[in-house]
Amino acid sequence: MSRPVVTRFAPSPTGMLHIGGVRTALFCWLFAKKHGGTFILRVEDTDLTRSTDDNIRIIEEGMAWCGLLWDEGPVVGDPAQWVGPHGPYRQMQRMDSHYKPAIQSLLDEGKAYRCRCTKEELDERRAAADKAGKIFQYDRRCREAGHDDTQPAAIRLKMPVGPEPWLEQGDIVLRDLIKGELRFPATSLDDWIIARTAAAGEKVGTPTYNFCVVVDDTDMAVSHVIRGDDHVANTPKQIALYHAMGYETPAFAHVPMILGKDGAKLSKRHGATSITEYQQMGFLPSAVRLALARLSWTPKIDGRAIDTAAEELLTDVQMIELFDLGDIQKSPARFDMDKLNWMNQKLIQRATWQEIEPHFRPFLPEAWGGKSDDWKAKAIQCTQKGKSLVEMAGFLDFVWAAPTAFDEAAAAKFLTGAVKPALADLCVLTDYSHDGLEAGFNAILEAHSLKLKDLAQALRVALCGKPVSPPIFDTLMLLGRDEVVARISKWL
RNA sequence: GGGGCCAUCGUCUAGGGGUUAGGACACCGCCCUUUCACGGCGGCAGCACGGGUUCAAAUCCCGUUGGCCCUACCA
Repeated sequence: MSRPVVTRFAPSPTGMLHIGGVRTALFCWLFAKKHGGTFILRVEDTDLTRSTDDNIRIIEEGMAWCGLLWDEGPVVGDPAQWVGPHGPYRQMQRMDSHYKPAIQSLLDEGKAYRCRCTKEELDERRAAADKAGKIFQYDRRCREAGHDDTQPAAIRLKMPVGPEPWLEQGDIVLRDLIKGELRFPATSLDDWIIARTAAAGEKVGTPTYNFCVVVDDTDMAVSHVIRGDDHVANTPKQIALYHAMGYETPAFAHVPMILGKDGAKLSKRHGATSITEYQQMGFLPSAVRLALARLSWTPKIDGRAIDTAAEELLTDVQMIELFDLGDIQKSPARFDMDKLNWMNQKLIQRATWQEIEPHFRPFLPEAWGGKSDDWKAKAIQCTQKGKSLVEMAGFLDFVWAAPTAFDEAAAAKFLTGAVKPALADLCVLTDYSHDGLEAGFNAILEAHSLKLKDLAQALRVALCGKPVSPPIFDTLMLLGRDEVVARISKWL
């Protein structure tokens, strides 16, 4: 129990980075940070047919974008390199160095055996059992057969068939940090395959997922296995393997799944599922972290659950401080886009323009780069009412090009003969500071007996083509005098 | 089919024998306002069902129903 805290996120690079995975990674990260521990990224790429380097890169970049930086793991974009003392961190690179020796010693110690039953035979027996309404379990017929390595064989682990000191009343007990105590009768598990049938010429085939996980988690000194709920059923198998190999078992915490709006497992048909899509939709990484963390997790402040809107908006520092696996829900949660939007908006409001700028930039035209800091600060300030970076960028569309189309109804309503003389007067103004504009406006309004509202709306239509824009003085400042005069002139 | 997990407003949740069942998002209304927004105030809305136990059940027990996960020589 005094082991240093080490957590790991171990995705398979078989597609995009799913936000469910990101949330699991986030919990691992929060837990590690909270306890001053280590967070590892390990790539489980043993599924040769689906794993690709591109997918590995997508995972690495998604994690990095989300701010979930790993202390140990691969170096982004360079398969040959890694950071940390337990590498490599891609499973395919650990085959000969780690898995095969481990399997061999299990074989040597008589804790695993060669099974010559073929997949086809097994499928047949399974189908027959199904048909007869029976539960299929491998009958261990090769267990004592003493097959040598002269013929192709898969390798199975000998699961306990009698009493073992680590069983509790015949059960494999999993004391899950989230789910509580879970019991699995040892007899309900059969001798599972730890290595596939070897190709011709090989003595040991490729190891299976459940085997690699245990070897790697032990080798990498993982103290807390925090992973998705879908792995609960694998855990008793893995616990048996820990004991067979003489390893200390880590602590386990299985986090609930994320479901879609309709309660089905979150999938593409519910909308965006990959982290990259959330990036493209204009969410701040901090908002994604918050929304994901708050799904299934209710932070407690001094033992009291957070209780106000203000308390909902936790910073990373607060999340790390407050994080406790015991405060995670057991039941699955439905993903709520509305809440993400709200959090995004609030975090955008709270951020300084410098904090927003690097995330905002990708949504803006190149001309943005040529603007001064003062101008950028003003522009961002004018858009901080937006719900997303995309929406914010939309608020600035009027800056980059003069309108090509005008809202005719609005033009008819606001660009009246009565205001046009005032517009002409406006072209004379040269002081584009806030105070200068205010003074200039007041004089013009008085001279023409107009209300600010009348002039502001007319100006919006003339300048932006529609009656919607940032506060009118800000709109003028962002455009600059030359552009304002040019755009007004068309209406005089 | 078998095994496991779960069940409080539409959603995320607090509460875990006696509460007017609390909060947040969404939604609705009002106010503010130079547009759109922001903001402020208020409102609507919930213990899946059926049996127990108890003076008392959202809370404990059993059952039902429903949902999710697992049930591969995938991960």
